[in-house]
Amino acid sequence: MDKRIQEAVELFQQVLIYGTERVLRSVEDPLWKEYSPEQMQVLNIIAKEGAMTAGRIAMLQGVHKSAVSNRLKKLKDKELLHVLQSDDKREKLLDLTEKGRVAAKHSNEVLHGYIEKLLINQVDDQEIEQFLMTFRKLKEILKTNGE
Amino acid sequence: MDKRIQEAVELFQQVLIYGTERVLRSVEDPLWKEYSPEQMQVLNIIAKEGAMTAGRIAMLQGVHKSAVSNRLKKLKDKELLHVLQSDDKREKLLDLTEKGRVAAKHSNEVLHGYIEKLLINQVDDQEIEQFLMTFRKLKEILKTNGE
DNA sequence: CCAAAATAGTTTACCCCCTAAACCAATACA
DNA sequence: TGTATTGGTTTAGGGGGTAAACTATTTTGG
Repeated sequence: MDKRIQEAVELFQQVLIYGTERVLRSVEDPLWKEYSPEQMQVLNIIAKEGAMTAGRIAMLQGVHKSAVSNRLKKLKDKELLHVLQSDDKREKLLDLTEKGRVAAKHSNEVLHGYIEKLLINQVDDQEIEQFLMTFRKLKEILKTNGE
Repeated sequence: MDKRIQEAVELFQQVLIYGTERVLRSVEDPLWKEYSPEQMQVLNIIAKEGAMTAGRIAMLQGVHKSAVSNRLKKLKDKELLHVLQSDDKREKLLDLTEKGRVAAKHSNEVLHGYIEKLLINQVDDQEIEQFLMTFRKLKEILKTNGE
């Protein structure tokens, strides 16, 4: 038991903490070079949930509001987002432009394709089941922690 | 099958790409604040494999040599590393100072403890086995990819 | 044997990410 | 209505990264 926890901790560290970015950096696609992963995440979040405030985006991304403010400025400059005024004049609702919608869709396809290739070539039918269970669990753990 | 791959891809994306950094950012420890994860990784690598060149570190971290050069400068400033001359006078061997050795050990304990708590509280005995298998596999996938 | 090519590192310019703190504007509320 | 709170922006400062230019030192090959 102890030994397994030990191995789990090491794997967690190697794979999650240091392994992921490597992969991210090796995705090659013009769009993926042009917009950062965090920027794409904003587009994807809005694509799924619809227009929302900067504050909510910050909460969902788990970062300081100033980080998001900065990010949103870039996305607006790139014309991927536009602002809708809400009743409360302090807050601004961010929504995708058509260009933003297209970018989100495309980037998703690229990333999906990339990961899919990674998995499908090297993971057999049995393993995929384990993979799913582990990751569902992980998602929970990370979520309850992050909140 | 298709549907499972689909879910796997999505989980991979959410957990690996966006979930990890959140966790990293929520580790709280003076040392962990003082030195970045990448800096700690350098210390850990050298702690494990012994003195090595900047080029090899860059290779192991999977980044451009200029990124490493910069990082090493910071670590030398903080007196965690020192330089040994090698026969080939172009290259420099980086080795841990005593302070570096202590920092590596401590940071590892902190991170270990953190991850362990994360896992041990929420993962039962059965799940840990799946976790291990999945992660061993993932490590392979990421490695073959990154090389 | 020596000049040209390759290799190891550093620097510089430029980008993105993040936090904290100061600062506006608008809304809440006592 | 005057003060507190809330949503966002800005600024300062510190990480991360790449690419390209530049040194210094080895290798190579004619």
